[in-house]
Amino acid sequence: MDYQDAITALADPTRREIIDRLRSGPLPVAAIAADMAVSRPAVSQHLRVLSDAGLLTVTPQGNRRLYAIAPEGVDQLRRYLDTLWDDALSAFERAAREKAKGGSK
Amino acid sequence: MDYQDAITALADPTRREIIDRLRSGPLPVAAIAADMAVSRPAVSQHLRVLSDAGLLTVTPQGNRRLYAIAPEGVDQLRRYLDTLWDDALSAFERAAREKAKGGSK
DNA sequence: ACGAATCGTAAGTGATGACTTACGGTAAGT
DNA sequence: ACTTACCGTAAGTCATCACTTACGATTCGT
Repeated sequence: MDYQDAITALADPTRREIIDRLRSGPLPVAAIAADMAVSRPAVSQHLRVLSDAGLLTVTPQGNRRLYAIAPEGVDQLRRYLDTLWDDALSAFERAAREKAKGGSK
Repeated sequence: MDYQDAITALADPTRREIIDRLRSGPLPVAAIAADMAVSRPAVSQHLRVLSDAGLLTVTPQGNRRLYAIAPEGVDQLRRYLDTLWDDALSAFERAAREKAKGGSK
């Protein structure tokens, strides 16, 4: 549910491919698994992981189940990287300033 | 070097802890490994992975090697998530509009 | 020049996880 | 009611990876 699960989920190439296929809109499992290198059950397992990580939403629709990207989940990851980015920039500037000023030793 | 390596690198909890310890500024290996659950060689291996992913810069300084977060590497990941965020939002709004309008069936 | 410190690498082990096939369960079509 | 389609889950296999100890290389201090 937190950003750690999201980053772990996105670490797998197959799961990233699934996410990519959902960029244009929601899809049922069969449509996602079509023309993919792995079997449909494998896709199902990946969808489970992505859902648990908060990156996907599931909408049962009669026979099928529609999977869609959950903007909130992506945003969690975005916020984590934003703070990391801020800290990295601050540390970078500070290191550059100290190097230019005191020149160490 | 691309965002995929970066996301794979950040998937490991130990590597995220390393990154966290570098948020305030560059550190040598021993300082990073101090008070960590794993051994120093393990930290070295993780630093290698993070460096290869473009998330860290290495600056040999006499006896030691200073590791620092590379803002560019973080930014790559940020851009990937930004496009994903945009697509997710677009798809979400479009799905909501179609649902409100046609009401399917 | 010698000893200590800092660090990377090699080799080996154990655990996690990604994949397959097989099966069960629910909804739609006839 | 029966068949077909769609999907999740269980069980088992195989590869990847994170970790440890042991070792070698380079640099600082005396």
